Amino acid sequence: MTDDQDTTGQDTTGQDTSGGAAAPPSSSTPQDGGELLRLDRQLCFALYSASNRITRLYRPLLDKLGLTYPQYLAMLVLWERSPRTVGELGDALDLDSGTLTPLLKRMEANGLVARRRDPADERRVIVELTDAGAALREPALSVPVTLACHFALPLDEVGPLRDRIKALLPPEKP
Amino acid sequence: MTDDQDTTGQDTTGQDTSGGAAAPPSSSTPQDGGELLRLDRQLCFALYSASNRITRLYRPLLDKLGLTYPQYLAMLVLWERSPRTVGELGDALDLDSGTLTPLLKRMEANGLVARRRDPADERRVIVELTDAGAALREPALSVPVTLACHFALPLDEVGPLRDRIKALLPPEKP
DNA sequence: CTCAATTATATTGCGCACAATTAAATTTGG
DNA sequence: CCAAATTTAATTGTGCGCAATATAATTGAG
Repeated sequence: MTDDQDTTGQDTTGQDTSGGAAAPPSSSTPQDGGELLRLDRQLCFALYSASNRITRLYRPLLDKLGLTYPQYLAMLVLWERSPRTVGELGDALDLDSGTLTPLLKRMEANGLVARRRDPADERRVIVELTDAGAALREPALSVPVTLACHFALPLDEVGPLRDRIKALLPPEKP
Repeated sequence: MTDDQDTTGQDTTGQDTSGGAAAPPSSSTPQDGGELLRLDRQLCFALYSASNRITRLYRPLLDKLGLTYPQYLAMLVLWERSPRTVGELGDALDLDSGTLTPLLKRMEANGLVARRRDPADERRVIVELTDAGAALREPALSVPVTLACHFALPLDEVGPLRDRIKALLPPEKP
C-alpha cells in the first residue's frame, strides 16, 4: 500500500478560487468545468460532513442520558415549552411526521415523554415531558459545554458562524 | 467558562413559556443556565438542519441523474480519480464500510460503478466507474450551479464560509 | 512454516430522514 | 346539514449512518 500515486494534498487547501488553470493533469476529460465538481470545494459537503461528525461527537455524551442526537434536539424544544403538538415540534426542528412519530414513540417507551390526542382537536397529538424527561434537563446542561471543547474555533466566532449558516438557506414554508 | 455565546439580545421571539406574564424565573428551575440549551443558539443544530435541507434541495436535481446525495458525493470522488478502493472512498467522504458497501452495491446495480477484488490484495475491493458512470459527469456539471441559486449568500462569501466550517472540527484519524 | 495480530471489507441491527400514501377529524360550501 | 376540501398524524418503503460483529487475507514473530 501507500502506492498511492499522487493524490496527496496538491490541491491547495486554501482558496485559489478563480481557477487560473494551474495545469491540472486530468488525463481523461478534455476540458471540464471540473473545478465545480471538486469535493473539497463543496460548501454542501462541508456542511454534510460536519453534521455527520457532530452526531458522532454527541453520541458518547448523549448515551449517558439515553438519548440520540435527534431525540436530544426534540428534548431541547420540549424543555423550552412542554406541551407541544407533533406539528409544532416538526416546525421547530424542520422534520416531518414520518421522522418524528417513531422517534417520539421511542422516547415514550423510554419514559421521557407522554403522547395523547388533543381532546379539543382529535387530529392532533400532544407531546408532554414526563417528570423523568424534565429531570433530564439538569444533567444535559453540561452537554453543550463539553461539546464546545471540540470546536476549533474561538468562542466569540461561534455565534456569527451559526448565524451565517442559518441565513444560508431561506426557510421553506410550503 | 463559556457562559454563553451571546450574540445580541437574548429575547428574540419573546415567546414566554408560562402564563404570558413577565416571566417569574423562580418558578420552575432553580438557576437555569437555560440559555445554553436554547435551540436557536445551537451551532450544531444549525449545521444539522442546513445539512437536511441541502439534501432536500439536491433531491429533485439528482433524481434526474438517478442518484441520491450520498451517491452523488461518491461520484464526485470517483470523477476525480476512478479506480479507488472502498477504503479510499471512505477516507475521502468520512464514511465507513457499513455505509459505503450497500451504497456502492446500489450504484453497481444501477450500472454506475463496477466492484471487484484487488488481485494484489484480496482484502480490498476496487470500485471503478463504468462508461455510464463516467458519462454522468457531463450532465452533473449543472448541479452545483443550480443549487448555488438557492444560497442566500453572495458567491464570494461561499468559499470563506466553507473553509470556516471545514476548520470547525479537526479531522479524526484513529 | 505456523499461528497470532493486523488490515480491509462485509454483515447485522438500530435509528433516523423523507416521499408517498392512508386514515381520521375538522372546516367549509352549497 | 351534509359532502367535499383541508388539516394532522400515522404508516409504508427506501436509503443512509454507524456501532458492533464477522470473515477473510496479509503480515509478522518465533
